[in-house]
Amino acid sequence: MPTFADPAAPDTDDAAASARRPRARRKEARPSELTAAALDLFVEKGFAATRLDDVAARAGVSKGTLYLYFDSKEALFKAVVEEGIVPALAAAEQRFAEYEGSSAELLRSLLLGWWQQIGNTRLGGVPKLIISESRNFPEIAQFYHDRVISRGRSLLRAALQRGVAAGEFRPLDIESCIDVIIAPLLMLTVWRYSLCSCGNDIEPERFLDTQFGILIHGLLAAPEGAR
Amino acid sequence: MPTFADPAAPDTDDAAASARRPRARRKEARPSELTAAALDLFVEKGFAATRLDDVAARAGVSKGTLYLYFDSKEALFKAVVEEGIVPALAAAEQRFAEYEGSSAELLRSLLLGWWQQIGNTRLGGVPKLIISESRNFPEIAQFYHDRVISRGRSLLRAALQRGVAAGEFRPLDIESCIDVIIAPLLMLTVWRYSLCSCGNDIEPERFLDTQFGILIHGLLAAPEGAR
DNA sequence: GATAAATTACTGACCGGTCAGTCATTAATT
DNA sequence: AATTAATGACTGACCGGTCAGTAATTTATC
Repeated sequence: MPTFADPAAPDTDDAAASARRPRARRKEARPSELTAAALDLFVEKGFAATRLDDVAARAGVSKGTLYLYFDSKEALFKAVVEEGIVPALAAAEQRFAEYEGSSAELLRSLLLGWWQQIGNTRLGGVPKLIISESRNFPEIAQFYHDRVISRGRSLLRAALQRGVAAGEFRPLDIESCIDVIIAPLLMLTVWRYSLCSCGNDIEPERFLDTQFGILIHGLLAAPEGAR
Repeated sequence: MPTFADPAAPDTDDAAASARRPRARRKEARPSELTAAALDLFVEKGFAATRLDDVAARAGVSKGTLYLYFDSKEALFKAVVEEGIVPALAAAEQRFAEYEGSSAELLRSLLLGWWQQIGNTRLGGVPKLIISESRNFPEIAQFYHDRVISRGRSLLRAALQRGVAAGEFRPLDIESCIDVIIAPLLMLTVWRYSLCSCGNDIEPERFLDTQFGILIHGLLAAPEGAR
């Protein structure tokens, strides 16, 4: 069962197989093959500039077939998000609910999890995509806001409140704190999927290190010497 | 030559004037009217999604006229940047060359100047536009990189080096420091021109305050006691 | 100062190419 | 044979760019 979070499972058996057996009928596998292909192209070209002919071709299928499984281009995109990002978010909520360590560790775990399951995978291009196209496709923006952004912010909010309640973090303006936390992460993916490819390179690990350092240093309640 | 008999002269609204006098000939004024209209639409819709018919209409002119003054859509965009952003950059370079105060003040002045002349004007949408479309229009990305980004980074680099050389700032990894400085500014404009319009509001002043605070606190050499 | 001729800013219909979405046909499976 | 997954030619809307034509303005002539 191929998922696009796993780069080790290339399309050797789906698209290529279809190339060998032109009209093979594989009802079960098609949707995920199509969303995987769509993710690649959406991230590379953006939503508007991605042609459904190309998505279908990459999935080893014709455009008509694509329309058997998805009602429209927008529906296809929604499926990509639903399949790729929402599960990661659900997993993070699960981790949060069961967590028992310090809030700083929890926060670190959440952000690191985001980096490993979204930021540093093919899904990392999605935030930039949303930012780029939200004006022209308000319905998509709304969908993403409801399904991802608001849930993600709630998670961060809960983590921060947990830390403040325990006296571990100093009293914070939670909302603007959320912004400050996610801004550099977003920026990183935005950078990666835009100017990076034309001379303005950036080193993710170092950038994140710097930002993490500033963040933790700025949040903690008691500035102890051990830092 | 415009005379006092010209009824369009006292009118501030170019497009409206043209609407009253359909085919009036105003060779001098057209280019700037067109770039102004183009900036509005490019920022609102993006480069690809902006129709030249609309740009022309907003400037009170037909599409054919647009092509009398600009060779292509790309040329129009380049003119927008050349006319709107490059002069502000040149002014900043000028201010830098003549500056004599502290480097912290200089830095503050540069960033504030950016906010007032670019970030907080209609031009503020341009960075997001570039980020959004650089992949699909590499020539535009290259142009913007050469004309704006590299010059802007050079300016920041010089300001930081000035501070380090004077012992005012601690020794810094200049390049990554540049990234850390501009990331939140970029993020602010990106935010403003994308998700903001759909429920995720942000307060620029407060956001910038927070970031400025963190930044200055992190740069200074050793204001008091140990570190 | 009036009129005609020349110039050129401006127009908008048109062209070629693109692409989301449709549907009659074809072929794999049961 | 019946069912249905898959196809790809087709449609209609859209848009960057073109160009033959139109009209505002200037220059030449009387």
